Amino acid sequence: MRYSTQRNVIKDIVKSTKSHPSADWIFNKAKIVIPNISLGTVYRNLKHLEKIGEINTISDDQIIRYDGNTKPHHHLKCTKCGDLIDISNFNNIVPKKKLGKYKFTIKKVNLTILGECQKHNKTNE
Amino acid sequence: MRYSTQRNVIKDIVKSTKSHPSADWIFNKAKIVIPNISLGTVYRNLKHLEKIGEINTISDDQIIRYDGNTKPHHHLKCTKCGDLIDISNFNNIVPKKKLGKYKFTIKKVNLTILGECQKHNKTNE
DNA sequence: TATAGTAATAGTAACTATTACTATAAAGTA
DNA sequence: TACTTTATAGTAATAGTTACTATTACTATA
Repeated sequence: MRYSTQRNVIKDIVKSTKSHPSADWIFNKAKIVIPNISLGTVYRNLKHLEKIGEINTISDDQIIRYDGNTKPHHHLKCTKCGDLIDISNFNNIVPKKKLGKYKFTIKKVNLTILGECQKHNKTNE
Repeated sequence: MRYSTQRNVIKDIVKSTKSHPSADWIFNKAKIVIPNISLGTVYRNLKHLEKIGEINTISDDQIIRYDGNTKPHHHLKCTKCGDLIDISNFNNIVPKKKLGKYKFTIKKVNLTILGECQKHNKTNE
């Protein structure tokens, strides 16, 4: 893969946020640095970056979100505001013995816990 | 909610398969029974059926898939053929104590284990 | 440091899944 | 049966993503 300024900018943007942004959000951030960058370039490079393991994608929604955190982790997803919150220390949650009968080779575990984040706690009831 | 033949057919289709079909797949099956059924009708009713808890939706892909199995369960997803396989007996996998600091109210747990299903086992190596 | 070869880009068009809109048809009720 | 209202068919619109193509810009080599 050949060097490109665009890819570097895109990578830096994804790596510098915990907001699990969409391609469009990244596109708009990138335009501040490279005003005439193309949306196609953003999509293409996000795909490349994912392929080489620099970033991850999250698809538990209609749109693809990108995650610069490549350490194994899972997510809390607030059903009220849509926020995605990283959670770690949830490794080895899958009881592999129970999976024996499926003869399935595990590559990755995606865990998303849906619910309401603390912003929506009703403390005055 | 008023009765409609279309909704009943759609519900039966989703309930009668374990293939976690897309709206389009359901649409094509429904056309066999009701040739002039509209795709919009399929989407609308799938949404209704989800709202009243008759079916569930799965969004770990770019397209929405529908699941007639309303018992709590999780999925194995084959990255080679795309198959989704139901797994049960994986309740209470989330160590709730560890979640304390997030002050998060859990509503649902989505677990998808990615890997390769038995179809792709290389037995002759 | 020129040059040649090739990968990457910008800009635009195409594609696909889903939703919105509207006139018509069917369900439920008196 | 007539009336009210919800559901439908058919079509148009929307949004996210991918494909296409002429041009640009890396990078290895001479």
